[in-house]
Amino acid sequence: MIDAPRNSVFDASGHDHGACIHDALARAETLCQQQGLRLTAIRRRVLELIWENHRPTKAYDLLNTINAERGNAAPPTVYRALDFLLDAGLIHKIESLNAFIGCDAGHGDGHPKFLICRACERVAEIPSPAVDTALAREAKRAGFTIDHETIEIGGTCAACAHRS
Amino acid sequence: MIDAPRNSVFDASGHDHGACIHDALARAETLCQQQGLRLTAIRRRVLELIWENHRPTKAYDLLNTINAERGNAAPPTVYRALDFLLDAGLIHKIESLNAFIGCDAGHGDGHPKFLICRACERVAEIPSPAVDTALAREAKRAGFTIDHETIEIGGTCAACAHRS
DNA sequence: CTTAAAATGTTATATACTAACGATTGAATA
DNA sequence: TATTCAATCGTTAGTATATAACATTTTAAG
Repeated sequence: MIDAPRNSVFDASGHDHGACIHDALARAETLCQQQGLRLTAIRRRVLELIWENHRPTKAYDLLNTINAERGNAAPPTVYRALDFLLDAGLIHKIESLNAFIGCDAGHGDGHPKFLICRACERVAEIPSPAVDTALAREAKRAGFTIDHETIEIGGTCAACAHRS
Repeated sequence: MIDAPRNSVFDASGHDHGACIHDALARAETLCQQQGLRLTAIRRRVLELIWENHRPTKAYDLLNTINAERGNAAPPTVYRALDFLLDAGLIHKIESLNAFIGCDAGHGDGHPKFLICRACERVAEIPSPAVDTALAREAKRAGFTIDHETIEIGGTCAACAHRS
C-alpha cells in the first residue's frame, strides 16, 4: 500500500479543520479586498459551508442549510452566491457530481484537476504541468484554442483502498 | 491559421455522414452480438439519433423526437436507452453539457478525452497517451486508483476560429 | 407451452437551474 | 448630508435534468 502524501486532502490525519476553514475564509477576504469584490454575508456563509463540509457540496444542501438559518432563501439566493464564488475563483464546480468545492489553489497556475474518491467523497485538487503540456500539444495539433478544462478523475483514494 | 487534421470531427469536408451513421450502427450491432447484449428498437433509434445529430445531444431532445415518432415515450424510456448505450460503451456523456455523443473509438485504448468547440458545438474525441501517462503518474503519487476520467476541453476549433 | 428475467410503459416526484421584476442596500458624488 | 445609480437581494414562477416505484409486455431458455 502507498500512503497518501502528507498534506493531501486524502490524508485526514493532522488536518486541523477549524484552521483550514479559517484560512480559506481569510484568503477569500483578502482576495475580495484586493479585487474590489464584496464578500457579503450570504456569499461568505456559502463559502464557509462548502469548506466546513470539505466535500463536493450540492446547491440544494446549501439552500436547505441557509433556509434553516435565515428562513428566506430560494434557489437564486444560493446560485447567485455560487456564481459569484466561481467567478472570483474561490470555488470550483465538479461537473460530474453537480457539486461545488472550495478552491485550495492546489492547481497552481495551471487548470484545475481533481481526484475524486467515490468511497469517502473527498476531492483532491492536483497540479500537473505534464497533463497541461500534453493537452496543450494535442490542442495545437488540432488547431484548437483552449478556453476551459474539465478534468475530473474518479476512483479510490489510498486510505479507502486500504480500509477495504 | 492551422488546419484541422483530416479525419478530425472538426473537418466537415469529405465527411460522408450517411456512411458515418451506418458504420456506427453496424459497429454497435456487431458489438452487441459479440457481447450478448440486446440492441432493441428504442436503443437502436436513440443511438441513431445521436449519430444523426453528430453533436452532443440532450436527453429531452431525444425524448421529443421519439415521442413525435412513437407517441408514448416518457423520460425513463430515453434514460434507460442512454444507460444501456453508456454501459455498452457506445456513447459517452459530456458532463459539462449534460449531453450525449456517439463513441467513435477515437480514444483508442485509453480514457476518452474531448475537445468541445463552443462555436459549432462539435466534439472531437482525441487520443492522448501522454495525458493518460501524466495522469497515471499523478494518481500513483497520491496512491489513488483511477476508475474513470472525465476530460472535457472547451474552446474553439480551427474552422470556427478562422471564420471569425 | 411455461416460466423467469429483461425490457418497456406509466405515474409521480426529485434534483438542478434560470428568468423576470420589484425592493433594498450601499458607495460615489453633487 | 442628500441624491442617485448600480449592485445585491427577495420573491414568484417556470424550465431542464434525472430517478423511484410499480405495472405490463416481451423474450430467451427450459
